[in-house]
Amino acid sequence: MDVDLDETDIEILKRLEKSDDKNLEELSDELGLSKSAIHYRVTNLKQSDVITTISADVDPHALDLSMLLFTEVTVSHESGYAEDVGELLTEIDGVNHVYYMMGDVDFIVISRVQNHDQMHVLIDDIVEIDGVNETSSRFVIQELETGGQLIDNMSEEMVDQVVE
Amino acid sequence: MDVDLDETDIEILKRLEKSDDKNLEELSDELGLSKSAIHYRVTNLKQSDVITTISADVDPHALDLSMLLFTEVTVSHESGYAEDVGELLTEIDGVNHVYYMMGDVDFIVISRVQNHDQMHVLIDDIVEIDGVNETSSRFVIQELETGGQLIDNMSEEMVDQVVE
DNA sequence: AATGAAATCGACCAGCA
DNA sequence: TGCTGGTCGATTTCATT
Repeated sequence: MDVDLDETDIEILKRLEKSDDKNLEELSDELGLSKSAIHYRVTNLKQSDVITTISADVDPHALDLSMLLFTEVTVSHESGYAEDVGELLTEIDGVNHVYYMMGDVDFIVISRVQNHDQMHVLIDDIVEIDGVNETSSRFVIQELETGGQLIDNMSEEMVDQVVE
Repeated sequence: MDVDLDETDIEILKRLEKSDDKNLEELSDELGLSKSAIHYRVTNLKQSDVITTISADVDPHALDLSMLLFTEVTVSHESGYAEDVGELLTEIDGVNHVYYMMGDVDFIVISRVQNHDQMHVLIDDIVEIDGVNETSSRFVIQELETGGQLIDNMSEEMVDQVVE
């Protein structure tokens, strides 16, 4: 299951995380391998689920999704209900991410809506879930860019631990 | 600047958000358009920045990034320092997302690290930033899947508002 | 694991509604 | 402007090392 990656794989992944639009030729030039070799490695990375998907990133603003919302959710009886509540949270319109947390707050929900009304509906939908005890929402004023994705934000040491 | 999308664009985006691996042929079959027409629309969506990038999604676990961390950051003098602090937060190793928030907490930082030691380094890096007053970190036990991306999590009404 | 040649698919062009 | 069909170039695949 666990695949071992070498430096070349990391370099490929770093570039594909940024953009898949760039052709194989750029990669083969930059990494000094044939186009087929790059393709061979990319195929392996996909089949071993290191690369889960190649997908389009859509600008939320193009869909009028201008409000980004963090909501903390606490359930009343943490024992049995938590899993069900989590599942129901993922199904609410506008909800993009649900995280089950350690500590006092049980879930953090990240969602995008287009206006105030939709925000109210969203919060109502959360509160109406059986077992939800308390919610607390906060707005994002601005999303800051970190440059790349996973690998671009890793230190040398972190990368070394994977390659080893 | 603002592009108006029709139902066909939405259907294309919904599919490309899921996976770009699927052929043009699949899309043209499913939507009843020629391959060229699909290509024409996808090109437009890219050029108008509705599709920002086509990129690979990498499994964090393949990179040993098993710890996912939410950190709330409060700055001491919110007036002038906030922008600089935000910028510096994005540059810290392991940090993937930085959000500037409304309310009492100034920033929410989402990061991934491989182990306890890296977590300590990360939090130290945050605290050492000039102007940072207080931090509070929480761990994610589990990330729940919401199915798709943006469009898949939108209601009919939300989509209608975009298509208009 | 990597290569080069052969089959397949996507990008682009001119024209058309 | 949005679409079609066809051509060319790029990518994927496969046999071979």
